[in-house]
Amino acid sequence: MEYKEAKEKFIQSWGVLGKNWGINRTMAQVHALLLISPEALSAEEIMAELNISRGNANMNVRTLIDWGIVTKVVKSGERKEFFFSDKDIWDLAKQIMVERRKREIDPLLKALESIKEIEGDSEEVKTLTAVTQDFEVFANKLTKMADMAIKSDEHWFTGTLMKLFK
Amino acid sequence: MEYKEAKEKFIQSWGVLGKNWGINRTMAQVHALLLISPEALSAEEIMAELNISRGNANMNVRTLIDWGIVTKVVKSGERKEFFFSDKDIWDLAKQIMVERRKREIDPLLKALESIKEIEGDSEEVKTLTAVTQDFEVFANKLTKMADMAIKSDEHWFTGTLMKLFK
DNA sequence: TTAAACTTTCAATAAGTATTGAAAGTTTAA
DNA sequence: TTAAACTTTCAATACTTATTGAAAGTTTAA
Repeated sequence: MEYKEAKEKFIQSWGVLGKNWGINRTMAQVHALLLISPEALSAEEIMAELNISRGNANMNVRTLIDWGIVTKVVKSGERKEFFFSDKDIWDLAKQIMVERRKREIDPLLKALESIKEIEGDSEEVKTLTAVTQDFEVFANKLTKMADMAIKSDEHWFTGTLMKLFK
Repeated sequence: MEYKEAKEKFIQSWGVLGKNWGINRTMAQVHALLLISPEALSAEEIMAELNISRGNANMNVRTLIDWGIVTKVVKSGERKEFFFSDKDIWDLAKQIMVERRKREIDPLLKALESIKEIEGDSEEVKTLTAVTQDFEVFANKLTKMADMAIKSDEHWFTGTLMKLFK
C-alpha cells in the first residue's frame, strides 16, 4: 500500500471512530493528521490536507488544544503557529478520559445524587431508587478505575491489569 | 423530592448520557423509562410518558430490542405488546459493550490491519506505522478486557478487578 | 372470511450540527 | 506608529439526523 492511501485510510477511520464516540468528525480528522505527522503542521497545511476552511481548521485545532491533546509550537524564524500532537497513545487515552469525565460523568453523578432521596415506598419508587443506586455504584467504580489509570506514572493499563490476562 | 420529579430527572440525565456516547437521545430516554418501570409498558404508555409519536416510539423500541436490552412481553388477555428492560446494570453494560464492539471496534481494527504494510522508510511512513501499530495493540487490549468481562458469569468487574483497588 | 386492534414503514419536514468565508481582531517587524 | 502577516469570530448556509403522522401491513377473535 502506498503512503498516501494509508494516510487517507487512517484519517478516515479515526474520523468515524471519533464520530461514534461523540467527537466532531473533522476534529477527529485534524487530530489524526497531527498524530501521524512527524513534524508540527501549520493551519495552512491542515486546511490543504483535509480540504477544510480556515475557520473550521482554527476552531477544531483550538478545541484539541483545550482538550490538552495538541500543543502549539513556535518555529524560530516563522511567524505562524504550528501544531503538534503527542504520539503516545496512552497519554492520549488518559487525556480523553479526564476530559470526558469532567464534562459528562461528574455532572451525571451529581444529578443522580440529588435523586437519591425520593418520598414514598411504592414499587415505582423502589425501582427507581434501586436502579439509581446501582448505576451510581457502577459509575463510581468506572471513575475509580479511570482515576487510577490516569494517575499512575507507569502504564498501569498494560502493566498491572494486563497481567491478569497473561 | 417527589417521585415525578425524580423520574423526569433520571430520564433526562440518561438521555444526555446516551447522546454523549453516540446514542439517539430519545432511544436512551425510552430505555431509561423502561429501566425504572417495575412493570412492562405498552407503546401507548411510552408515547404518553415521553410525548413522542407512535412511529418514533416504535422505531426506538425496536432498536433497543435489536440491541438486546429490551424484551417484548405478552400479557394474557391483552392484545398489544408490552416492553420490559432488565434491571441489572451489569448485564446492560455487557450488552452495550458487545453491540458497540461489533459495530465500531471490529471494523476499525480491520481497517488498521490493512494499513500495516506501507511502502517506504521515510519519517512519515515510520510515524504512521508506529501510531497504527500502537493503536492496534491498545485496541486489542481493550477488546480483550471487554471479552473477558462479557464472558465471565460472575461479575468480574466488581470481583477480580475491583479487588485491586480495595 | 372480515373488521377491529394493533404494529410497521416512510416521505415530508423539523431540529440540530458543522462549515464556510469574509470581516474584525491581534501580533510583529521595521 | 503602520501595515503586513497572521488568528479568531460569527452570521449565513449547507449538511445530517430525528421526528411526525398518515397509510400500509399484520395479527387475532369471532
